[in-house]
Amino acid sequence: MKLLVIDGNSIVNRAYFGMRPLTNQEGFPTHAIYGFLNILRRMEKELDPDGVCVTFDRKEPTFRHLAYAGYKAQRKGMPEELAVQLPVLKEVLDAMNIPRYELAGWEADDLIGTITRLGEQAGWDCRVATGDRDALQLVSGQTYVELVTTRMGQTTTQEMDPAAFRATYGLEPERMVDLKALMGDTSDNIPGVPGVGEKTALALLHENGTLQAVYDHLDQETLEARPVVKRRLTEGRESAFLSYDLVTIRRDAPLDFSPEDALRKPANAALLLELFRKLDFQRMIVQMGLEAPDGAAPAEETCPAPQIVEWVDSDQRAQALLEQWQGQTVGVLALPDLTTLAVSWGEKGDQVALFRETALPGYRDFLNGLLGAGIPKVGYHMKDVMRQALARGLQAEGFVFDGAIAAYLLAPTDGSYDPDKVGAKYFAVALPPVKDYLGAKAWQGEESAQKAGQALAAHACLLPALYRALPPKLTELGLAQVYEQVELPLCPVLAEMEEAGVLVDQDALARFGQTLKTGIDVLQEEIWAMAGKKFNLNSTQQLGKVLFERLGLPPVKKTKTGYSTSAEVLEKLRDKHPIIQRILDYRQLTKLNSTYVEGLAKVIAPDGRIHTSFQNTVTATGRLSSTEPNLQNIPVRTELGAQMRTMFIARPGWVLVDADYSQIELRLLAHMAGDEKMIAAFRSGQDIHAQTASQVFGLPPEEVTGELRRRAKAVNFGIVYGISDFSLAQDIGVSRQEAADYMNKYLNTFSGVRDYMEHVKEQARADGYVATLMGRRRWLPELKSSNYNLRAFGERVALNMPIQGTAADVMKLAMIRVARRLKEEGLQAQLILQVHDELIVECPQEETDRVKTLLTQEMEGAGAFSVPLVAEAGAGRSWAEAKG
DNA sequence: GTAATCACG
DNA sequence: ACGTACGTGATTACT
Repeated sequence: MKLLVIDGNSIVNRAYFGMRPLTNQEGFPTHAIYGFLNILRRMEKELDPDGVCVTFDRKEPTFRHLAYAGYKAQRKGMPEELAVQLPVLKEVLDAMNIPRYELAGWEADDLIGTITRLGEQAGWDCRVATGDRDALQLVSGQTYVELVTTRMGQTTTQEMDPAAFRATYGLEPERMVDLKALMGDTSDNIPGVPGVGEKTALALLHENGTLQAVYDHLDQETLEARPVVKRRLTEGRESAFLSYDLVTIRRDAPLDFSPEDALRKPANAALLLELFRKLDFQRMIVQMGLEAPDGAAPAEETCPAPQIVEWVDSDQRAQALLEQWQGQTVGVLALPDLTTLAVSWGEKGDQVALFRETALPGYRDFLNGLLGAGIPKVGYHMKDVMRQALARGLQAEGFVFDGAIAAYLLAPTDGSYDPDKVGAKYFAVALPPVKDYLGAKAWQGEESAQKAGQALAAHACLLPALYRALPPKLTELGLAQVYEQVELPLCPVLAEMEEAGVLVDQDALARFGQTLKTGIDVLQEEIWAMAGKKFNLNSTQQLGKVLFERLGLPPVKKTKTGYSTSAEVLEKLRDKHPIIQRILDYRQLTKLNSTYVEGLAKVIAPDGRIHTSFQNTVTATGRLSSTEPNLQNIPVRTELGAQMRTMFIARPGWVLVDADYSQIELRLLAHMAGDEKMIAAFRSGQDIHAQTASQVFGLPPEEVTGELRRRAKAVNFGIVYGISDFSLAQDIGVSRQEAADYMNKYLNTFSGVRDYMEHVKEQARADGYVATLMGRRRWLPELKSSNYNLRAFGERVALNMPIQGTAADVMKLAMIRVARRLKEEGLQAQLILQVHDELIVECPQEETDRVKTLLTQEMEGAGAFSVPLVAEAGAGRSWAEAKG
């Protein structure tokens, strides 16, 4: 067991004098507290003690000091600015549940001496943190002293164990007292023997052993006892022995202490948070995990529980409520299909009205009124409500706030923004789980329905509370811009896209499926024949056994559960056995059939179109994602796969217009890094990968081969992802050395990129987050991890998120611009899909040229950077044609 | 529910 | 000495 004893006065002094002054917003000085806590936290981290305690002096001079008349007069009073911080520091320590000891008439030193004696007796190891060398006399086999020095805000510690002490002084630790008694200590007003300094004192002690022995041998003729020294010793005899007493740390203070008292206990988080808030220790709040960096914490304000809950089943009552709500702000929480919804209102937002389509005859009229501009609404996933409204031929206006989007922007990696989670995070209230009202089962039976209604009502009450609590946090974190100018106006655009959907050529899809199935059957038979037995080809485990045990192929890579049979592995075995190619083909065909042909067929709506959902609260970078089905991963890279895109078509007489950004992420890297060479390369308008190859390999452009261009392209991509030479080597199939060489050449060529990468990582470590040009944030606690892999991951993310995220912001802005202009110009054209850097519009044939121009203009004009944004548009009957 | 695989930008 | 590129979603097998 290990006990850390902190010399409170000594450490707080070091902190005060060694650090730049700091105050809170009210001007109260705080840097002694701040510095103390930093040193404390550092000690805890380095020493990992089982117990921690702090000792302080009492203001009253001790009796021993009174014995020395010079003491009081010479002692510099503690500066006022430091003195006022002490009581607050003590409050902080109390909140941290770290015991502190002070005793009238006893110095901190003596308490430390007593505590370490008791600690040693209990069999504990002790570590004394102090800036005062006097404490070195306590050093023993069980007790070491951590000497703290602070300079320019930098704290260093030196561990003094018996060996270190001997190495420094050539004496046993307990002789420290004798040394100080001779040489004195001006900072502590220990007089010592006037005229005797460290050198003389050490020499005397080396010769004689102890102070007493020095005086005992005063008459003898010895080397150090030169006449001058002898005279000074004689004259300073009284002072020397007084100093001896002053310096000796007493270890018998009447202190009720046992090391168990100091065992680490969790802090009183609420109290500590309050204190740190007052002190403006925002960083420390985050570091100590008192509050998530996104501002989550038990707030003063709480989320009300529903007080009055009514089911509205008469049209008169519904209309009366609508009138009452005009101009008020209400919370609207709806089930995904909008057949049930809750409205919370009132002063506290704790009144709730519940509506069901099946129970209210005039439900549609009610919806129409509720979704009008006259009733300001706080929503939750309002994009979904807007889509449902569109589906019913209603307008959806008057949404002033979306709690889900706000919660997402504040903490985009939280994963779930179910109201109960968000409530717990920002208000520390326990709300019922979403499953109480989500899904048909939740409403079956009287009891379930009762519970569901209550849960929905409770969640509705959260919305007005979020509207009060989250906007200030958005503003504080610089997220207001991306919230107001990007996410909010994007909601209606997404709603319209989802509702529009994309037409599918069902016959062609079915025919393609048949072709695939035929191929799959043939391949399966061939594979079984070659394997010599039938097995489930879709089982990676069974396949692994067949390939690596039955057929004896060399395993390339292992997974947690066995052999890897990934395409990457199979590629390497391609020449080893004819079965391999067939397995690869089989995989491709079954993927196309299961995921795309069958998967898409399943989700074609009665209107013959596929209506994806665009998720706007999912990704950590700000991109959208697409689900049920995912239309952002429709094959394109292989010829066979690309056939899938011929199945996505325009209605008769219409066309699809497709426009995609050219190299948007790399362009943004050039801009953000401010790299002149890369900027120039993009401004020239030439093939960027070929230009990169030319620059990096030092060749004239005409000598850049396809292979060199391919490698340069891989480096370009890798840089955006926060590459390592290892992975680059793997990707482009060269040695690690060679890959490292490429990266070096690349970063030397584009030195602005190298500087930028370093700067971003450093900034991220300092801030705990990275951000896009528009201010969208991603928190990176990984950067502080002690786990190398996690930390390295954090660094790659730090490099990638600002780029990927800014591209996402730009694209979202482009979508808003495109949708607005299509409306303004009275075109029938309609945005239907987004695939990260690509937009797809369906429009009447005669609008084709206008739409192509409009798309290109609005996409290219969505942001202004030091390199141009370039978008290229095409049109055709199918997605495949439009992109080609 | 997790792991493996593979589709996309 | 470590372990290896960012961001997603769907399908299948298997526990």
